[in-house]
Amino acid sequence: MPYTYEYPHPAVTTDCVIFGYDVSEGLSVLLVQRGLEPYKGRWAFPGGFMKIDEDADTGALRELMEETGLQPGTVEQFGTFTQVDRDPRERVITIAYYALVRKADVRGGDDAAQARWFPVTQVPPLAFDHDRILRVALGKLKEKIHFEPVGFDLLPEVFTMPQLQALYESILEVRFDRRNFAAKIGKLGLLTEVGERPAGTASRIPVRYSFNREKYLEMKGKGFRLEF
Amino acid sequence: MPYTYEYPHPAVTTDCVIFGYDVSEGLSVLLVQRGLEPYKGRWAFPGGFMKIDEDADTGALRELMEETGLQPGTVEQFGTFTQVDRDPRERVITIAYYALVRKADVRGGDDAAQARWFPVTQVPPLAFDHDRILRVALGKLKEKIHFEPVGFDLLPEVFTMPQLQALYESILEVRFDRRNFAAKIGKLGLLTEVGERPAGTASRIPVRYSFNREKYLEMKGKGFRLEF
DNA sequence: ACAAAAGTGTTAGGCCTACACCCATGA
DNA sequence: TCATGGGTGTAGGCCTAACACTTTTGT
Repeated sequence: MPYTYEYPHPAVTTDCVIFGYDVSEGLSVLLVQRGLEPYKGRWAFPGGFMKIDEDADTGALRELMEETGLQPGTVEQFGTFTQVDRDPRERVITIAYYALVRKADVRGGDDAAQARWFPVTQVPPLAFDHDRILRVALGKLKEKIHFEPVGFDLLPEVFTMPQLQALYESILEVRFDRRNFAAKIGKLGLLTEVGERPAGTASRIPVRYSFNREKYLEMKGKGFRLEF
Repeated sequence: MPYTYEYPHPAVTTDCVIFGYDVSEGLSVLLVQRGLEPYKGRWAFPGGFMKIDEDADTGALRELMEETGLQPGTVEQFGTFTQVDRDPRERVITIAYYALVRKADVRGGDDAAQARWFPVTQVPPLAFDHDRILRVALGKLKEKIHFEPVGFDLLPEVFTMPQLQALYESILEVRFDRRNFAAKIGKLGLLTEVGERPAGTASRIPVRYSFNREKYLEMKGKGFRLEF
């Protein structure tokens, strides 16, 4: 059943850049391999057409759920890409989202399409303008981490200081001094020690922390900036 | 001549939140009064339908040029609004931009529609979801001013320290100490003194500055953050 | 003459950075 | 036993924030 309009309308899709993290691979993105032309066989971000009776945010969340089986800690619209020739079939614009998920919690998608994690440093050439979208997403993530504790959405519930530091270093592409990093993070008061450490002397076993979300929301409510 | 598609497509518009500033009114936005239903008579942001053979950025720039007769210092896409019922006629999504212009340089638009500046504190109820769009735009501007010297796009070529301070206070809704503000800004090395001050002693006539764009680009290239 | 606006310098506290050693574990 | 990883404290410099008085101009 055809739909007709007085003026030409573009098609609208949503695409999700799903970030995950683990110690061995660093920051990674979840890609799916295209089964159809155009760009058949190439990797791309999961996404789909915006439904006419659903807003884009809802659509993106639905896609994420289908693809990962979980509700991500963070989903954010970060840009809309509208180059005229970005899709060879017809005029298609895409509203892009990025999401932060715990890689370990991700269940293979219900989707038939195969999905795989790629470290952001080893992403193959992508379909459409997705290379560009990825670059923008990485930039936004970098900006965001300066002000919001995004790391905690990527790490397991309980983590160690060195893990947290490695994550920050991986996203920001810098290196920190251990003591300074711990002091700076500690001063924020957003971490809770988990379990008791071996009582004795200094141990090689790292202290385990969890993120104190209530404290964070309370501080945020009072208007504070993380300033990392 | 009708256009037909196999699936329903939304209409896509671009809207521009045009910010200007002057000492008497503070931060202001340029609004146009709608001449047609829906929301006839209400004020709204200038905007229009995205052309099928033009990307949204180009379209937004064109609109800006038509409306203000000048190329703004800053134009940035800041969000896409997709609520299903935001336009009563049909499904319309809008890609929103904000622009920073020198209010004094703006020529009345070629457009028949009348346009007027409103201080952001005295904006009337707007058409569609434009109230919401304005709130988001103000938030983005506030974020941005922490890292980029947006003030210089809003002020005249030559300005005084108190003017610059008033602008920052107006956008951030805070107050600064004169001496600290001047010291902080001065230390960045982005300002050039213009003209000689009356040679004698301390004068009440403010020193005039201009923005050193080359210096800024050079520093930015070396990867630095403004951190205001 | 009075009020409003603008120029000017110093000090104390906090934050950031740089830096070295010891212990425990696993190879 | 050696290499690796992790824990711990301090000192110096820079930035920030707080603070008062004088001059000029306009009313």
